Amino acid sequence: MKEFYPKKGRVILHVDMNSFYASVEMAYDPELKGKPLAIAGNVEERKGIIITCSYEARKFGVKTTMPLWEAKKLCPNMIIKKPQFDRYRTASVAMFDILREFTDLVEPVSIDEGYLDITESYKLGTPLEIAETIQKRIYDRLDLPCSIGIAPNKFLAKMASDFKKPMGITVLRKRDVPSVLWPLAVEEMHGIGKKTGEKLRSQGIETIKALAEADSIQLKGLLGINGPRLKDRANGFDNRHVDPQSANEFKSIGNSTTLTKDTSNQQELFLTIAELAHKVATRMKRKKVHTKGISITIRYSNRKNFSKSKKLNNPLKSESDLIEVSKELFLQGWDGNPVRLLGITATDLVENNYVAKQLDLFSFEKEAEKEPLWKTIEQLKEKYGTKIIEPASERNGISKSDEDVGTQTSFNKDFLQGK
DNA sequence: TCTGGGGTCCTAGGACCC
DNA sequence: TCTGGGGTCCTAGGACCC
Repeated sequence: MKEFYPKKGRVILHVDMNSFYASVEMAYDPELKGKPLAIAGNVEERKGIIITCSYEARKFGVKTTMPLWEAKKLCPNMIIKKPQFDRYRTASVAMFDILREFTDLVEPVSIDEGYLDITESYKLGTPLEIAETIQKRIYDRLDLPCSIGIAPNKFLAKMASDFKKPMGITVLRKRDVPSVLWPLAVEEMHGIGKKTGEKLRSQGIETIKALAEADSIQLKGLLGINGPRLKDRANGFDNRHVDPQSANEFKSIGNSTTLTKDTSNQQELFLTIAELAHKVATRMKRKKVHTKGISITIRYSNRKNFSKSKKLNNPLKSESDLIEVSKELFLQGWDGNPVRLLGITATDLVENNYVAKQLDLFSFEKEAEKEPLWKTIEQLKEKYGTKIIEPASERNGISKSDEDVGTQTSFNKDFLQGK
């Protein structure tokens, strides 16, 4: 392995919008400012969980993913609003537009956060000045608060942006790692969740410092290749680049839904499958992709998940085909018990024009033996509903945004693509 | 009458091939 | 007459993130 880390130090910013959905609602309706506010899904039904809440609500102990009834108990006067995704998407697009005024090297990682590589932007000012300008501009133009981390790499920038909220700016240099990061509990680290935290603690590794000093071989045995990687991060190393294209490279498209009530009624379940397949097929069409793999997820009353998946020989894209395969997989995987949640995911996406190219190579030639060329092309168009010749560059120009972006968490890359 | 929905990446075991 | 070892693909499941 040659030179692994860049010789020249980089300057990376991580911009993190503060309680994004709640802040957007406050920007729309200033009356809400300073009040405990929560955005919650399906207020009446059991899907009612807190998606985001304002800092005023957090003071009462209200947290993301908390069931609504529990949050209401903690904070009876809290204002509860349903999410309005169009607003959040619009705000997000405007926010990323502002970021791109400083550099092209902007990588959105979710609807409300992104990385910037400002290494080459020194003409605009010092990193701190740039961060201050960004924060002020987003606040002045959009009335939205954000926190910014400044560091030599993505990991440290991400950790840094978490330190001061709302409207904070934090510089985290490599040399600050021992004093600032190391005293923290391992669970504070980005990339370490509950399970990994438990595993580490079982080995006596309780702080980021202990992780930084742990034995690589031991960590590999405990956590797989993630072990040594986490150790690197704990030492302040991270060589991932800021990639502006990554938001365009989606690998799967899926929709799932928690049923209003657990059921074993096959009719009802098939109806839900059809609805989900419709959503997935619609999104696939918009993105101009076929799929070579389908996966269905079943969650039972005990919240245990099961999945059944399948690779396809021939790429598929129509709603009816999707329904067909999904039902088949469902029947193979379903044990007859009441179902809580159903999901369908297209897992191996291929661009439509790639499918056309494949046809070019295989079936195309066979058919061409019998038919004049022009007619064959027309038939293929009719049969597959796709352009036979389409420039490869088409793919990234996908324009429409989705109506069905999920929640806070659901970051749907669609809307970033050229809107 | 607890715990949504959208993703990504990783792992383990079996099939199959050379 | 008892059988290695490497690689890839597929499926199922899990951890994590927002």
